[in-house]
Amino acid sequence: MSQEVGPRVQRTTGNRVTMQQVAAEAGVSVSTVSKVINGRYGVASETFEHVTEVINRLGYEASLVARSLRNSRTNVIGVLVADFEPFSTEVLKGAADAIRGTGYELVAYSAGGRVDEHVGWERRYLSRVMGTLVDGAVLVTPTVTDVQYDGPVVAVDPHTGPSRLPTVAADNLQGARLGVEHLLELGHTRIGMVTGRPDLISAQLRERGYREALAMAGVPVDEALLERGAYETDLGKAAARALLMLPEPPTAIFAANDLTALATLEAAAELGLDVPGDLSVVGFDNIPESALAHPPITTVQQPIRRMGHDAIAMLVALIAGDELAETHPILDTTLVVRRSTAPPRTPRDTAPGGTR
Amino acid sequence: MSQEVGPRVQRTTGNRVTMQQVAAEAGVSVSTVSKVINGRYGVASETFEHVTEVINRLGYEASLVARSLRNSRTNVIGVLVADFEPFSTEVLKGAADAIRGTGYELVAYSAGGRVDEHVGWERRYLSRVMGTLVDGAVLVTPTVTDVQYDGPVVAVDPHTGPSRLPTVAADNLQGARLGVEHLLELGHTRIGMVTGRPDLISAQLRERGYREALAMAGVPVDEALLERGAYETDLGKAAARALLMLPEPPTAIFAANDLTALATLEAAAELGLDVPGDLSVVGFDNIPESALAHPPITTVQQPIRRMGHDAIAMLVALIAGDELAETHPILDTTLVVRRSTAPPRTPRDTAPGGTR
DNA sequence: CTGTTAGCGCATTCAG
DNA sequence: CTGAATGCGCTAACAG
Repeated sequence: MSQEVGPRVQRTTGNRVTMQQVAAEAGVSVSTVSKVINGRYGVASETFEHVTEVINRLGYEASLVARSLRNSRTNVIGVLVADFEPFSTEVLKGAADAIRGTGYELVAYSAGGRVDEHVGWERRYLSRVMGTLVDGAVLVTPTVTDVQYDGPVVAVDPHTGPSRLPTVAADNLQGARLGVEHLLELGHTRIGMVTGRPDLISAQLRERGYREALAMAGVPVDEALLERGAYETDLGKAAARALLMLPEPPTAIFAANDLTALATLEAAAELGLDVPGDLSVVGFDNIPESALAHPPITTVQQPIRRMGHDAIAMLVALIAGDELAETHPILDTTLVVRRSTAPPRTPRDTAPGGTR
Repeated sequence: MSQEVGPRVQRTTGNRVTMQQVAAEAGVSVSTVSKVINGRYGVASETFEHVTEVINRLGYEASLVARSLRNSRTNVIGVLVADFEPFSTEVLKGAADAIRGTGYELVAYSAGGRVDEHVGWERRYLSRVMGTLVDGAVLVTPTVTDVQYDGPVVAVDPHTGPSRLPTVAADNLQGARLGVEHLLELGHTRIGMVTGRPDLISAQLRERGYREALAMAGVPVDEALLERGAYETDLGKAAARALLMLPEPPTAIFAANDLTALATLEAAAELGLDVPGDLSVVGFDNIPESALAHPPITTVQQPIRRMGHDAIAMLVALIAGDELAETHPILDTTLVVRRSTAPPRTPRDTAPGGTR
């Protein structure tokens, strides 16, 4: 499996230079090397320099793992994600912004996308790294937050209701209202919704926002106009298709997230419908892909990077033992109007109820 | 710093459940628990079930760190990045796509943005994690690739020349040619360039592509039309400004990367120039931000996700001990035409050399 | 000032 | 079939 390359003198683990080797090379004990590395007092300046020279020459660097095992503090913060996709990587960017200058390093750990395999990925991953590899962790979009964990942990965009765990989330209710109100203002009254996963709080709130916006505008909710998209491309497309093939199809669709909004675009295209001419579409999230669609979609923006930023700030405070000013901040959402929305062909005040 | 919360019975490190505790609870030894965890033979089925029950009840999960220290194999692959920014996170997405089904997990480790602090971040981080935490690593945009490392390591978009290390890179030369040829085809002849960091191979290649494209079109290179932007916003803006204030300014600017193309847009706006009316701009990279600019910029796309994907594929092969078919693949770049480019106001065949 | 000792959590011999 | 002993690389007491 591995050919003999060069002398394998005093090599143990692959190619790694260990403290052992540095000590041997420098003619001192490992503890002395350790002291030099960590700048502890009690080392003759002459010895210090000699050991330092050897360290540099051998290119030694302490193993994060061994150090972690020994120390309780690691100065590393973990970001646990189910997968590296648009949302979580945006959170990561925000986390990186916040970590600067704190002295912490960032480790992002992913289940490799095999999420549905075990629902409890967050708990398992937490156990794997907390207390050893990292001093604290940010959980991105966990589906369960009842992790009974004493350690410093903050959840970002949790998919379940409030819990003991500090969380950072966007205002899903307000956001959904914004999106639907935009459609109402354009003159739409027959507005369909491709809903999210019913088990997730965020999806429930978005649906509630939809209902509330309609109610406030005095538009009755037609239950036939709600189809389940489950936050997911395939189901989203089927849902949009079902809505558009209704005898009296909606003139606008509010999708629970951008992924299903994109799917709605596809469904519309396949049915020969022009967006926004025949159909207006509003999404949710504002992932980068939403701006690149044809047409670019109007969507409700979550301040994703900010969420990552704030989560790290909270976590750092938690690790420092500070009390959190706010344990469940809700960040504002905003509407980003692009080109997937326009007034309906048949405004409500003209020929209501007419077929197309 | 930490108040007494609850009973600290048999607790050692914070809240972590250790194998020790599981063993005690189950009334067996740690080695038996270990055998159960790892499915080793030599455990009575009765004992097995009992221990399994205790493990589930306590929510025990083996510490990644302790396990890493003991085993040479960890089934974890590391992606080492200088910072979590648009480029590296795209690579991460590609890596995540490739990791699915391989059985590996992904850990992204960041220097926390404090890159310039030490140029050798790649070597230091490699030493920290290789051989202990991860089985192999992908280095994203390392500035030095002469890391004499025997372990499985692949570099993505290295900023220096070819090395012993396997690398994955985009075709910077071809890409630059594509960008400049697009401008030439539109009729531009006075084409400026905001160059990159002269110490980086990628920047050198992009400049060479610029020169070659001009040469092939029979357009002499005017050295006054090259200004150093160093891949960076501030310098890029200054460079663009300098070019645009020339007595005879260029009608088009090729920027060495999207960041400086964006800066060029800003500089043009401040000078009251219309893009693409008065000035055409072409960038390089196709980071998401380039599509969101006003106007969206025409740019040379690197297949960033694909680079991440291929790097992981190579790494997995390397870890498996396979021979690599290609150690330095160069991926094709493509031109993405958006709205920052248009024919010049004064085509070359009309009144050549005339002032504006 | 330096080296010896012990142990972090875990997996693997090797005895019993 | 089970448990005691050993060590991965490192740090922190403690002795010398």
